[in-house]
Formats: sequence, C-alpha cells, structure tokens
Amino acid sequence: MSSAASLGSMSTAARRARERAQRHQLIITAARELAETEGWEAVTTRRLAERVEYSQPVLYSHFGGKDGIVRAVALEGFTELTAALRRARESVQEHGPEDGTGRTLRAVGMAYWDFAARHPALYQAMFVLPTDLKFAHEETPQALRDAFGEFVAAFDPADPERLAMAEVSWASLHGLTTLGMSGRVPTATQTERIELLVTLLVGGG
Amino acid sequence: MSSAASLGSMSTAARRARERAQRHQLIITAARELAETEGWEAVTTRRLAERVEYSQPVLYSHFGGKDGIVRAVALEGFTELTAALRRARESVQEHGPEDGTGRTLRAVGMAYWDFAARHPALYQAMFVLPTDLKFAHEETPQALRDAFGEFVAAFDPADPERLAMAEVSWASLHGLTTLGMSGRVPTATQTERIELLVTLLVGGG
DNA sequence: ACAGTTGTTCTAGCGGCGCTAGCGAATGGC
DNA sequence: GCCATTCGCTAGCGCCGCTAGAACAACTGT
Repeated sequence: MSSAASLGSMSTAARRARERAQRHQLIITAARELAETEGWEAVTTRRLAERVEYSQPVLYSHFGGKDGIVRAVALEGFTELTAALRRARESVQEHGPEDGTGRTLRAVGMAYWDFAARHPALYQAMFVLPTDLKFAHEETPQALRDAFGEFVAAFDPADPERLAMAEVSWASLHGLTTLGMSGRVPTATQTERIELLVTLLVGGG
Repeated sequence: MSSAASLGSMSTAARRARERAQRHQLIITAARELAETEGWEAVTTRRLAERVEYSQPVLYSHFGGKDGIVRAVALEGFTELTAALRRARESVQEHGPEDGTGRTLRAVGMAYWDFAARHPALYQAMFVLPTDLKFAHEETPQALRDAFGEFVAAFDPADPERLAMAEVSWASLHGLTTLGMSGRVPTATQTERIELLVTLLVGGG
C-alpha cells in the first residue's frame, strides 16, 4: 500500500493502458468471430487463447472468466443492435410521421430480424446463453436500456400503454426470431410472419 | 446373424423388456428432476448415473448420449404441454363457442405461460437448449405437431390465415415466456402482458 | 550502470466433463 | 455341465474452465 508512490512515467502508463485496451477488444472480437463461424460451443478458453496468441490466464486477467467474455460480446451486440434499430426507425420517420399503420414498428421489426439473422451467434450471446444481464433492473447497462428505448420510440408518446406495447412487441419479435434461428419455423416465410405480427400489434385488421 | 435363433423364454424376454423400459423412464425422470432442482448445467452423466444407481455406460445404452436424454425429456414435455393446452382450450370452449374476443387464445396463452413457469427446466429442454428437434419438418414427432395443433385450434377454422396466426401467437408467447423466465421482463406483470398480447392478436382495440 | 521492486505473462496442473474400449459376471440354450 | 451371448462395470482418453506459482520484463532510485 504505497499509496501514490511509484507513479512511473505518465506516458508509459498511458501506453500500457492503451495496449491493454486493444488486447481487451482483440479478445472480444476473436470470441465473436469464433462463435459466429463455429458456434459458441466451439469457443473454449484454450482455443480463444490460441487465436489471440496469448496464454489462457491472460483471458482471466481481462474478464472474470468465460461468462465475462460472453457478456462483453453481448454488450457489444446491444450497442450495435441499438444503432441498427435507430437507423431503421429514423429512416422511416424522416419520410413523414407515424400514420397509425405501424410503418415505424414494421421497419424496426424487420431491422431486428435482419440483425439476428446476420449475427446469430451474437444474438445468442445477447438473449439465449445463460447470463446475468438483467433488463428492468437498476444496474442495467445503458446499452440495454437504449435498445429497449428504440422499441418505445416506435409508439405514440401519448399512448398510456406505450411501455407495455414496447415490451410485448419486443418479446414477440424475440420469439419469432429465436424460433426462426433454431429452425423451428421456416425462415423463408419469416418476413411474412413479422408483417402479420406488426399489423396485428398496431391494430390493423 | 443367427436370425430368430436363441429366442429364449418368451416371458423372460418380456420381463427384461419391461424392466428396461422402466429403467429408461427412471433415467428420464431423474434427469428432469435434477434439471428442475439444480438447473441443466448440473445434469452431468456422472451425477445422473449416481442418481439412478447405475454406471455411466448404462445411460449410453438407452440414449445416444446426453443430447438424447435431453431430447427424451423434451418429448415428454411436449406431451404434457399439449395436454395442458388442450385442457385449457376445452374448458373454455365448452362454456360456449368462440365469440371473437379471444377467450380461447387467452386461456391457451395463460396455460402456456403457467406450464413454462411451473416447469422452467422442462421448457428449456423443449425450446432453449440446443437440439435437433425440428417442427415444420416431415419427421417431426407427433407430440410436437399436437402441441402446435392446440394453437391452431384456438382460431377460427374459416380464417384463411389460421396457420399463420397460430405460428405468430405461439412465437409471441414463446418470446414473452423466455424473457420472463430469464428475468428480462418482470414476471410479476407477466399475465398483464399476455392479456395485452392476446387482445392485440384477436383484433380487439 | 546497477540492484531492487513491481507488475505481467507463462507453464503446469487440478478436478470435472462427455464418451468409450474392453473385461468379468451373470443368464439362458444345448 | 459346458458354451454362447448379453449386460453392466471399471478404467481411461481427450477435452473443459480455472488457478497457483515460477519466470520474466520493465521501471525505480541511487
């Protein structure tokens, strides 16, 4: 406990921190790529260490364990999902305001499925693999709140059931997505199911 | 390849087959109980063998491997789920025919969530754990077809979109269920979400 | 320039996993 | 009573997540 003694060269410490951050991201990216190409069951600490050309214990110095790595990948996924949903929502909303036919929700829903279909392993890390990431909780990471916020933003702010509608839409899309990804409903007709779901949710007949 | 030679005593063979079937079920039940009390990650072939008081290889003589055991538990789950959904549906339909307010779907949806909440590990084996059980496939087990059939039966046979409606309702309920079970949406308000979903699906405003 | 201290990475190994080869003991047929 | 077959067991393979402690490198003050 030498307190603030031995601070060392500031720039040296900065460089080390930078290198460490780079390696941190390298591990996340390697785990994600390995999961996306061979599935999460192929992501072992040994194989991952070999990929990043460091020994196993290095992984444990960055993340608490394998769960921590999956968690980090999932968090990255939530940030990207939020960006994708926002892009879809804004691109629709700038072509005129919501007109009650669910144009916004349709665009967000399609973007949601598209995201999951393009990054199935990433989606699994976010929603399927066992994790301690909670949503409606005080210590929920901002990335998760933002993603949910995109669903909320697809509904009329004046709607008293706005939050509940966002929850139900999101969960329903999630159900369609997981069943589609695991091959339990045919993906060929997936967009039609999403169309139907959105139509029903926004009250169209 | 001694064809039908060495048949042995018929009754003896029958007793053996009976005992083997009992042990088969014993393994399934033990795996299910262990999963329900300690989670699927605690279900290992070693622990399971200890529970049923046989050695590990016995498990492999009954099921191809751990996946086969999970699959057997899942199949049992589909049979029970079908029974639960049918009970709910018939108990509603015998109190008068469908009137367009989604009484049937509401009962089926509630029974669905109730089933998952009561047997979370069983539900996971059926829908979350990696498995090769396909749904819309030629060799889909009857138990799975029957479960889906209960959703179909909740809609008007005259509706041309009947099958699509069943798919979407089922997937949406599945989404609410998984997010509820993993703590991603609060379970305290889960029935309200299901109410809202059903209302939206059947076209109520 | 150098000795000491601090921090970081690696080698090696623990217990447990899914799974299987091959042995030994019952069991039923001649 | 001997043989053939069936059946469950012991033992072990290669892998897993994870960690203790050695080996090394880097930075410090003199």
